[in-house]
Amino acid sequence: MKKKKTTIKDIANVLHISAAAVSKALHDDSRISDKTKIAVRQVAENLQYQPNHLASALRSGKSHLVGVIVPRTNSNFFSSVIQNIEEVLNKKGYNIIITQSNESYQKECDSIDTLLYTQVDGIIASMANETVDLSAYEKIKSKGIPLILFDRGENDLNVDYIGIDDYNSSHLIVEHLVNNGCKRIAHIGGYKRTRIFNNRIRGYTDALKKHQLPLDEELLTESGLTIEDGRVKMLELLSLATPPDAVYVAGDHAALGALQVLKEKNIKIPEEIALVGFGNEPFTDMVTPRITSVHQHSVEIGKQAANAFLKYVDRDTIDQQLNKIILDAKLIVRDSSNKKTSL
Amino acid sequence: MKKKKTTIKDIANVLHISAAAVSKALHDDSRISDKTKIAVRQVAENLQYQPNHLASALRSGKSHLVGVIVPRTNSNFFSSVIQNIEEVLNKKGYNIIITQSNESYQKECDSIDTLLYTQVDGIIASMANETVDLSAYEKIKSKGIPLILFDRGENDLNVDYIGIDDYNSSHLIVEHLVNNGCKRIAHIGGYKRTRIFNNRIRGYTDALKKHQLPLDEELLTESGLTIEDGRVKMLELLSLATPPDAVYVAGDHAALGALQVLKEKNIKIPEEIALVGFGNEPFTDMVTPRITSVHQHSVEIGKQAANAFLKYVDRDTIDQQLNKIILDAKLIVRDSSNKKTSL
DNA sequence: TACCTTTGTTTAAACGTTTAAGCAAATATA
DNA sequence: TATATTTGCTTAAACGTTTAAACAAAGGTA
Repeated sequence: MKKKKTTIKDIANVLHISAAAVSKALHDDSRISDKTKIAVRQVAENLQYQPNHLASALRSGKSHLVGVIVPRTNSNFFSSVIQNIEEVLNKKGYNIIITQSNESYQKECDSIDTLLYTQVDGIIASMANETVDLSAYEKIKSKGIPLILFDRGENDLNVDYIGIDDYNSSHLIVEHLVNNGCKRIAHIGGYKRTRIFNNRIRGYTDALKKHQLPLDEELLTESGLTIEDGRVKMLELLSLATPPDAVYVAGDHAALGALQVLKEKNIKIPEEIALVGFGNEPFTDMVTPRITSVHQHSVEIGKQAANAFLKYVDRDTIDQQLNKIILDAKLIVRDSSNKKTSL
Repeated sequence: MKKKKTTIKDIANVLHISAAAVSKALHDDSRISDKTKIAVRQVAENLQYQPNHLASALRSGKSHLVGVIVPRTNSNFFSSVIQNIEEVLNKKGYNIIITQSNESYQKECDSIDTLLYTQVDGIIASMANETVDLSAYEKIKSKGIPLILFDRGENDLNVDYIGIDDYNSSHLIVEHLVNNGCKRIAHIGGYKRTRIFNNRIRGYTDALKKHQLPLDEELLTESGLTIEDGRVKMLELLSLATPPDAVYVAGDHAALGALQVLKEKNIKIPEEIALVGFGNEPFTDMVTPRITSVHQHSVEIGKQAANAFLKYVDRDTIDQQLNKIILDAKLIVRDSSNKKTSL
């Protein structure tokens, strides 16, 4: 019942030439006559020939497949990065395999195994939040497969990295809040063990010092930055003896949770408490009040990550010239923190 | 420089046995002694052996890869479907390759070619909005590769399909609006050529008849259902001689656009105009007022789609017993349409 | 004429597996 | 004891390509 697929040999038989000639004709080899090439292409068309990737990849040692690992795809940031990686790589004849870790270390390891097993030519990844053991990533490196990290990276791995300047973003945010008259700025941060969140925390504390604001331990919290985390941490901040007059949340989802709590408590935003998120997810512009956030240049990150990979395949000599690209983030000021225009 | 990878032969050489024995040992073949199996596994571990998918897939004719085509991944619906497809298939030893069509027919065709080229064992797809030419999908069928459609399907293709009951969902919505006292219900619909949107439109008109409401042509519009489309269509409806007192939008993003316009015009929701969306995207629960919407059972759809595929691989005889699974959708009533509880 | 090049092709091996078939040794059966 | 069965392996072919090497024929050069 199952249709058997047309191979290069079937084409060869029709034309009474060798399979090798067909292969070369299809690859436009200069040593094949135009007559033969035209005939081959014609027959290939007629027989609905579909090249077998498995065979060619096995023989040539190049799969032309690139694995992409993201914590999840249902965020605008990751989905946009992926789209741009794909765009750049498709042009160069590469296809991508997307896998989601769902922020799980175990799933991430499985994904890596699958990708290695599938013989991808390279891996572009953003690490799960809970990932601390880097051995799975070391494995990629040890196999000599190009590895590029973006957003959630790790210095210790010593691989290419594309991301935004998290440290400086915190400075931008604090500065913006100070300019809006805030004096007691809290930070609902991510876990310090994740490099980007650590950088945001460092940026936050250093910026406070710079502006000679009190560095109050109870104003700095760590969490997984889910909506629920945002709610819980906001409630905690509100119950302090002296609550903050501004909250900088290291992720938009948690910022949304915080916003919900503030609205439920009828606290005026930004007058009583100003709010800033991170990531510029579309919903920050949809809710009331619209949330100030940081745009992470997903388009640029995607393109740069793809290009970083392409650099590896272009050169045969792997002279490990590391690329660390840090882009400047952009603060998108909206109602939730802008006291000046809301007057 | 490039590390060369360990193969089955390397393991064989170490143990002075044949490659075939190693292959069988790794597959736990009953004809291999436990002693050998243990030894093989040990050496495989030591040499960091990684099976080569290309070789085994080529030889066995089964890639254990399933292609998934979606219009986009940055919607909660598709991302959730994907996650559940993956979950079910992983358990059975399959991995998935995700591709996005970005609602483009051309990109969809490219994706299909890539997937066929990659020798996937099956394809699970949701069609792009603009797709009308089905030849690319016919190609999949003609190669004898299992094809399962979900959400955005096509009856003419005669393949398995999993989706919700769009026609009936419209009835639920209209009924709900009628119960809330609405008498002039508009529909901002998708393009009629897409089956699901056509069904929603049919459901809308039939439900109006059923409740003896006027079927006004100017209250029914078609569009691509982007946020901007929602804005434009809402503005049009407001400029009518007698504007509607309820608007049923066939997609949440367009519903959001409509909501923005209503808020800008200071129109009371739901008192003056009630609003209902479709898809139950997370943001419907985040905005003010929260938008009533239809939950599409993404979890169930993902699982069922994966199982539909698995049915094909389990049986060798392809006795084309078609699965058409239509799930009941669920109306999630929120502030934007609920006049009773908002009193 | 003899030799070199170019053109267009074929041959054969290789990529890393799987698997049908074969076979020797050990064990069971009669 | 002779024969059958089971156990545990080996051999070799195959999957569909690519590619290095070989080579015949045609054309060019000295």
